[in-house]
Amino acid sequence: MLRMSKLFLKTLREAPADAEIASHQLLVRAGYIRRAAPGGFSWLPLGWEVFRNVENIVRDEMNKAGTQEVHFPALLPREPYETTGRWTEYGDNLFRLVDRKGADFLLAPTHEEMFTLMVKDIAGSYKDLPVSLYQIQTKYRDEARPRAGLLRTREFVMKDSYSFDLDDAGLDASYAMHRDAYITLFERLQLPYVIVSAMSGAMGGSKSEEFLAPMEVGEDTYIRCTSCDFAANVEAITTPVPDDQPLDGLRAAEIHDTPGTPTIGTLVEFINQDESMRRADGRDWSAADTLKNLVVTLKHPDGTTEPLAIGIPGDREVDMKRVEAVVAPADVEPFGDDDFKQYPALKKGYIGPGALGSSNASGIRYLVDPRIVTGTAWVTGADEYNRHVIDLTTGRDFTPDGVIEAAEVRDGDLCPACGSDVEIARGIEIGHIFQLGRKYAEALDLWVQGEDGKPLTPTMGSYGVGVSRCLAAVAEAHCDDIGLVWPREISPADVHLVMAGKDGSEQQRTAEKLAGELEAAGLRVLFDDRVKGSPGVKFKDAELLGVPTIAIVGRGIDADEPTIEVKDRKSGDREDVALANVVEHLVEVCAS
RNA sequence: CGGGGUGUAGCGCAGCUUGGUAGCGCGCCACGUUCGGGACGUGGAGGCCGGGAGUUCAAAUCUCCCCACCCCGACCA
Repeated sequence: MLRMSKLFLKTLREAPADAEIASHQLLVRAGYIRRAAPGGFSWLPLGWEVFRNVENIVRDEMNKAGTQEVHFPALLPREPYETTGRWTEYGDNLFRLVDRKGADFLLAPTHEEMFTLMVKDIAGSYKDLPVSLYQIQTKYRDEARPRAGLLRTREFVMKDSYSFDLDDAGLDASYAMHRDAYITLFERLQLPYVIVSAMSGAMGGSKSEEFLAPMEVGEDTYIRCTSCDFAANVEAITTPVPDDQPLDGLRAAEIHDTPGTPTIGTLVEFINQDESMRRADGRDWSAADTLKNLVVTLKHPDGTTEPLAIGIPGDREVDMKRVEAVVAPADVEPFGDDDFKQYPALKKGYIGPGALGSSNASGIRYLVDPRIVTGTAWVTGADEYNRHVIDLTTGRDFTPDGVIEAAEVRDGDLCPACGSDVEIARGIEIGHIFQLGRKYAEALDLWVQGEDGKPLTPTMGSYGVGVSRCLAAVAEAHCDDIGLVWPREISPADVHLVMAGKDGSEQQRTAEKLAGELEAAGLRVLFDDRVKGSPGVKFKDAELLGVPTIAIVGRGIDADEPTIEVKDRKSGDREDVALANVVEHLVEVCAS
């Protein structure tokens, strides 16, 4: 039993000024957490209780799924991460430190290497696989910008698991097992979620999905369909391809002088003012009729670079995230002035398909948006300064080298699954499942002996759930203007029992007795036994703390047939229950 | 890392323009009165005014530098 008179707790009437989002404000106001460091929080008794409840649900579901719990140090030597290249790859996000002998260490951001090495150490035969292992552990990432309370911190608790299988079918099964476990887990945490595809096809066969809790305060944007249940990351969504248009009867392309039109906006305005440049159908030109061409430099992991030209409708921006997802593992860098000097065919600001493509002047690979299909006519750069070409038609006047998903996705774009409108939404990433393949096993030389005596390299999956982040997401999803509203299984108690009476009163005697009876009946009781302070203070605190059921021992006690007020925190519904029945009643309420 | 904002008591804030002994509300301590929706009275405790340098007889206030935090963006297996 937690007694408020002794509990190490102070609630705040006002939220700290640096807390912006509801979960952060309420968790601090209710005395669950305190900020202790940039991107780091301390847990107070009630907060730690809630944390452990979340952790235990995660643990329970992982155990049920058949994965086994292990535990690693967070403080690790450089070597394994050097072997896989992540000591450098992780960049500034890795916390690095040096021991007294000058050896490099890191605070682990994730543990693929260590799990791989553990399996390498223990498993020698194909008979030892498949196996899935997990840990619940503090992770460290030197985030550029911690924010939003517990949602993005530099030290956080993550459940990370890893599967080791002999073949792709086994990996698929392990992946599906984790996916199912996560679905059960998030339902049990009462966290709303959507599952979004997280990768485009460029990474080969590897598959990855994110579990997002759809909330405005989330920092991941994703695309969801307004009519079917399609959801995907912006990187993973594909643009429905329109049908090719017939080329017969289309006007010939024509080059025009277009002085003073450095932007799409000024260009459209200019050509609409000149009758000789009318569209074939008589309508005004719009930005969507223009073809904007952009050149970037791809930097491959082996250090080589390569230019890439991207053509998209002029009413859209290029989304660098999408480009990077497509060209990964290459990095994308802007095309600089020096680069332009190397390609005199490119006239900055007036680049058109005429200069692009492997068969044209520059020889630069030219990929276009999927909407740019055969038979579509465009206004685009004429590859001469201050000139544009009108009615340049795809498949007749130019042929791109291929398509690329590079254009920004917008509200109202078409759903690849059903063709309805999609919308952009935000969510909190609460889980991520990932088919890694053999990258780590190969890098760290993990193999087991097969049935035929030959070595087999296991294929891996990695699966993460942000435990502390989930807690914040639950708080965010389950609160109102006056406080938190915990799902029962996460709540620090089943019943918040309020003694609304003076020291030495009948209320006090009854509440003391009732608290003991409730606990004996198996309920977790948070007992506000404070003798000072008005009832109003206790009611406000009970609402702020968010225990799902509040029972008040107050003036109902003075009646001939004494009653206890039982209140549902979420709905606000209250009822008077006869004292004689209240234990039974509360047991029932808490079981439902 | 770029843009914007804020640093004054545990929390929320005023004071800064125009330099002159640091204030308010909540919370905290003591006593008394209250006791079903954040009670009231009286008396208290608590601050290197983010840090450093400068200007000045005098700096929370003016100047410069630094730091921290928050928001937007970039970044985020």
